[in-house]
Amino acid sequence: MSFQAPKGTFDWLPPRSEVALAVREALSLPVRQAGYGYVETPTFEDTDLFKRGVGESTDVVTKEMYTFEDKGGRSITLRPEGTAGVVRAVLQHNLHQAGSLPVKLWYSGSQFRYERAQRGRYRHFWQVGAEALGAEDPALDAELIALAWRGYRSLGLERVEILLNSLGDRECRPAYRATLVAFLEKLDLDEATRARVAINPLRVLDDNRPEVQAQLVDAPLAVDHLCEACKAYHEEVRALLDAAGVPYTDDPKLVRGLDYYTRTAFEFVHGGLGAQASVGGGGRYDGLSEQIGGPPLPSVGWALGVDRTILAMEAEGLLADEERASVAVYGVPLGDEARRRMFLLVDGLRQAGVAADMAFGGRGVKGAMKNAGRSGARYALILGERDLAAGAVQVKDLTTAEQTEVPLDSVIDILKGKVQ
RNA sequence: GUGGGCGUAGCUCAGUUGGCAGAGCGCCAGGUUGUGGUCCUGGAUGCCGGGGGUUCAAGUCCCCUCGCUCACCCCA
Repeated sequence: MSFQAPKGTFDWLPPRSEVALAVREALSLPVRQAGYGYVETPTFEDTDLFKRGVGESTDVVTKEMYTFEDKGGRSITLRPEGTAGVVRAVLQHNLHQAGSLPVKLWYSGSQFRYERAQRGRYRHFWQVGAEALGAEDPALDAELIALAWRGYRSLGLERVEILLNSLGDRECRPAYRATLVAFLEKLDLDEATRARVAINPLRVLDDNRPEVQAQLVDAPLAVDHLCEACKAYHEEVRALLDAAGVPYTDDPKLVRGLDYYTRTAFEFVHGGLGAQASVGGGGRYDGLSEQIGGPPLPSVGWALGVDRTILAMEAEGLLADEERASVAVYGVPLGDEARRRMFLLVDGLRQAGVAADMAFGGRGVKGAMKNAGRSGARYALILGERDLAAGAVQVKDLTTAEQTEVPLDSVIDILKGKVQ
């Protein structure tokens, strides 16, 4: 094998690739039904957009971006996440001024992070995301959490858990942050973690290492240091989720990895995935627009991992009966003249709305029939010299092995009736 | 970026103290002049991830390298 997919990447192949399509469809259906419009932005953006938007204190920006200079000397970065590009597009095209707020958008696409690959973590991965920009309303936060939840449920997932927290805003976070830093500075931490205390102390709460967690038992928590406005907002989000019957768990140590999050933060986790337990996550990012040069635009959004969601489905045994894309009718031509006629027949069937395929490559009847069986088709059409001479074609029901002769000029209509 | 495990046929894997590269499934052909799925018979699987070393001899031992994988870290 001379080439293989780049390190940390993989290919979606049939039949699993059909699942990927179905998952994108299922995760996006709820938001499409909720008035979110589809947005498609470039796979790469100016590097500075991510530096200023995602934040220079994050590992994503400092260690994991695919950044390069293009032939015009511009610094370009393959997007490591979707939100910054969507906000940029909204600002660039003044969508926030063109109509009623919030601007509701959803997207689906590739994301890139230079990471050491492991189960559920790849250098190229896929997310479905949704963003609601320009409105500060706890119902919007609750709506998005509920929509993601409905999406997961529609796929049959039963073990997705919602973790919920509030990180405070520009009023209360600075004081909380100072309190937290004072606490963390007294702990026994390694050098990298001490550096994190200085630039992004909230992230330290999210550290999974037991020796770190053991020291964090008495750490000051954001939820205990919220200002009145943040507290009321958070309680309203919780009340709305309760009312909607969307179950969640309060997780006071949940912190998002990207700098732009404020107030509501949430994560969708699944126990069957190993270390990369998060299948989706998001939160409110009221300051992001201003960070990238726009007006105040309080917003909330999430991103759901397509490949991780599929791993979660696998863990719940939901992928047992993967089926390949199949057709209803399969043509078995015998000889060149029959092949030409079959080509037209199959084309006609497709135009009539009947999924059809045929044997290619001049295989014998036996091999072609084998292909017909493998295709999953209900009917095989056998066409040879004898049939052509009679102006007929053999229609074989592959489930019963019953075979009937049908006039060539009416076979499309007959099959159309049978498969519908 | 750090640490562990693993790379043998299309797939899942076996391969003993170093001694002729194997099994199951799948694939192909025939049994059946123009009929799949079951059955019977036969056949082909291969740079044993790559490179170097030790040895009369390496899939097996040693070194390097690439890839996969699990965990840390990070995050969807």
